[in-house]
Amino acid sequence: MKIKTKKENRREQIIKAAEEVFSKKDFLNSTISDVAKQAGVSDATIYEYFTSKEELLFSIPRENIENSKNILEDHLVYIKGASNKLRGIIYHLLSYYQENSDFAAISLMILKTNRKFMETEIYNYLREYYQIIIKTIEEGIESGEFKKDISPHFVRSVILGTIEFIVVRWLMKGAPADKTKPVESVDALFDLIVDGIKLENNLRDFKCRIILEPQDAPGK
Amino acid sequence: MKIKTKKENRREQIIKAAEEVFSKKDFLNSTISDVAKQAGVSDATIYEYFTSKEELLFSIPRENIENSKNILEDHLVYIKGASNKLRGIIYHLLSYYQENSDFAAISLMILKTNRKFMETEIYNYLREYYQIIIKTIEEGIESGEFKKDISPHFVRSVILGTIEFIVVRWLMKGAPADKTKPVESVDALFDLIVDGIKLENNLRDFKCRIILEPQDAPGK
Amino acid sequence: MKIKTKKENRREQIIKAAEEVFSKKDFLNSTISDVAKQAGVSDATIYEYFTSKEELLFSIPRENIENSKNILEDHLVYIKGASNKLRGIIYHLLSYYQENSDFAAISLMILKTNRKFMETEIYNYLREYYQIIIKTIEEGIESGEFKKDISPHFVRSVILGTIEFIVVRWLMKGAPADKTKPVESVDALFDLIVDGIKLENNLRDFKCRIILEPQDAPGK
Amino acid sequence: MKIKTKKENRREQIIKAAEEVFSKKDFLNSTISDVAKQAGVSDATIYEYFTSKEELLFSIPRENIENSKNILEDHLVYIKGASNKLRGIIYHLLSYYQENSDFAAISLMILKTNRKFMETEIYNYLREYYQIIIKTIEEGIESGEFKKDISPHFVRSVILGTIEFIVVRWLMKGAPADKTKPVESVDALFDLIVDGIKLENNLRDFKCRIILEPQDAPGK
DNA sequence: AATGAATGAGGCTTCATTCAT
DNA sequence: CATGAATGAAGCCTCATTCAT
Repeated sequence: MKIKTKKENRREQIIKAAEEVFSKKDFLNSTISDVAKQAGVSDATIYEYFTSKEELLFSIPRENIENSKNILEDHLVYIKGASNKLRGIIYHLLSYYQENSDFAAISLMILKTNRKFMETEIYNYLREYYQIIIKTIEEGIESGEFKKDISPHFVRSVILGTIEFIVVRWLMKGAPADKTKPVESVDALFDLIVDGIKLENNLRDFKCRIILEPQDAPGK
Repeated sequence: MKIKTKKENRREQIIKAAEEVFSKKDFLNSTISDVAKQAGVSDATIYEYFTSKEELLFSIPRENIENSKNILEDHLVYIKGASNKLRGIIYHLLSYYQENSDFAAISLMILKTNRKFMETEIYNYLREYYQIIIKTIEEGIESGEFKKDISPHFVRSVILGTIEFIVVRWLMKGAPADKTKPVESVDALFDLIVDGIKLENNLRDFKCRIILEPQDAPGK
Repeated sequence: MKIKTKKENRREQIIKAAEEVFSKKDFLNSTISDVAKQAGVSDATIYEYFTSKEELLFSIPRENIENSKNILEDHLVYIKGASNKLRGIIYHLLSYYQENSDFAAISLMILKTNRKFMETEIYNYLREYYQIIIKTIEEGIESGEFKKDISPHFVRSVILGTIEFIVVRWLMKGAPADKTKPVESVDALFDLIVDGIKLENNLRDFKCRIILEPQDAPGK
Repeated sequence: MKIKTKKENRREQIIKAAEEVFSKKDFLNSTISDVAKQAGVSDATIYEYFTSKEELLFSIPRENIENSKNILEDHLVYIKGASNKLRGIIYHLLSYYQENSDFAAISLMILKTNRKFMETEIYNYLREYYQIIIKTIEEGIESGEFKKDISPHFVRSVILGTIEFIVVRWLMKGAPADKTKPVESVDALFDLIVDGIKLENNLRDFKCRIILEPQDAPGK
């Protein structure tokens, strides 16, 4: 592991503080002063490391995304089959947000709707990250696990949309103290994505009618 | 139809202006002056109709929700079967956001993460509105259209999560000018929810094993 | 008694309302709206009767002063002797403030320190009113009841100063609900003004020394 | 003497400016901008030292009260006898207001009728200060200088009421330019308090009649 | 005579940012 | 490196006052 310089440490200390502060209030309701206080430095010091409040905000996700990506890739090599991998991905995303609720709040409640952030290099990095979902679904299509006519891109939207919806709800009411954790939804989501909600339709559609005809008496 | 007083008209005019302004910038980056200018009144006039900037914000969704609810209910009476209704609901939600993109932006990018709004009466009204999804799914379970072991509440999260995800993406890049409209996702979402992504799952899962046992000779 | 026109009644109704409102908050913290609400008229109506908020304020004392003056004069004719009259005056001033605490608040806490009010005709009328104290003291000096070397003007300051101090204290803490009423101070004030606080001063100051010299015998 | 930090100096500079500004207009008619201009700093700077306009107002009296108290105590140790001390107190109060007319204006015309100020710690300190009057009168009663049946608390009201009345009058007309200074009233007030206004009554009540009879001529 | 409706003017307060030390 | 100190710019909100009806 790379040894960090003092400067880098101070930088991360400020980012950490910003993460905590921005996640509690909004971004616009948080002040540089709040962050400085939380970091134990002066307001001015923050400007030694970041040119503006916004740059500080945009600096928060990078490390988290890298971290999340590393963990996920670590796990996926252990898993075989697109379907199994997909469950692993869903589990990881829910779990990472759950365990890093400050990052989740900033990511889902601040950055997600920030147009400037979308033009950032970090945002591209995030998109790249989510390619892993698309890749997995494509893999499943090729292997015959998944239907041919589904759009991997769209399925990714369903997965991310649902996960984000669940996590935001959780954050909005007393997370992380809340008892019902996001991770608990992993199988509900996975099953629905894979199987849908329709009742075993074949059984209904293809009623089995077996007609037994009396056999002629053999000795006829 | 009820005739609106001058005062009500002016009120709606301001709400409309606020809707346009807040949806372009954030709430916090929008100013009362911006809204006043857009509405063609003075700053002070806004305070004749709303006690604070926040109250103005919270006043935006009411009419939209009522409107959306009315339209949806109108349509649903024409549709039979939980599955068909579900598609109608998905279609309507995507379509209403698409046709009212300012409201969509405010609803999904501002109010959704506003804790104070969640304590509002209007928010309760919204939750009530979404009960219709849950009711429909329950109906489908009872009628045998949907599986017994799914959670209607969770399915609602998938539907709303996906829809909101799609709409936010659309809003974030030049909507409503964007060529790919949210509504186009209606069948992808409906099919996925209903059928899942797994290939012909029933045919694989329920292998048919027919055992014919020799009948005892009748004349035994 | 003069019959009041509708207009005059409305005017007085507004003044009464203003008295109540201004006495509760300050003048500057009270709004025309508050007064209008209290009076049961619209804001605009107030401007039909008064050209400005300040004119409304300055209109409050007139009637009170006239009223107070009339009552006092009524009583004084029944009293003989400067000293007795003085006690009557003190009693009346304390009592009038006590019974008209809204007027007291406006008079002592708003108008007293308002430079513009001092240039008002009404203020002159008030000064004139207080001449009665000075007159009474002069009368006492002439009659030999009071010392020759006291300044009537100054004694008036002591009387008014003390009364106003007591009334303001009373107003500042929950008057008129407060149990200790201003009027209860009447004799303490009167006695102090008349007698001072020094113990039996004359008996100590004027020691009597009588020297008798023996007379020469006449028949010497 | 304690060396003041830069910050303390700046604080005092602002308080001084506020004292000058608030004493000229009212509190509510004075603006933070006025104070800032007078202090030679920006509006925002004031908020680095005081959390609100009101806190700034309430910060004005503290130093003055401390100062006034110190001076008075300094002098009182040189004076013997309750009566003499009382005169010293009256002299000092008149004199301190006279020499610090801005403070006098704020104290007597703004704070005196401010209910919130009455709940302040500083206000309690002020009440404590005025205990010295009560103590002195009690001392006089015990020593036999003053009557037994007077209320020290009430006498304090007469003294403060008169002083405040006189000072306010002085402030209301062109103080401190005015030629008649508050201090000039010291003996009038002292004498009245001590002796009252009644003509030396003993001399009237006990008329001395000395009759000299002509002596018979010795050589008759 | 009364008022509903509108607003210009202005004040308090906040905060990101700068810079000399 | 770090920061204490200062501020320009800006926003929300209030309210006395006006005027057409």
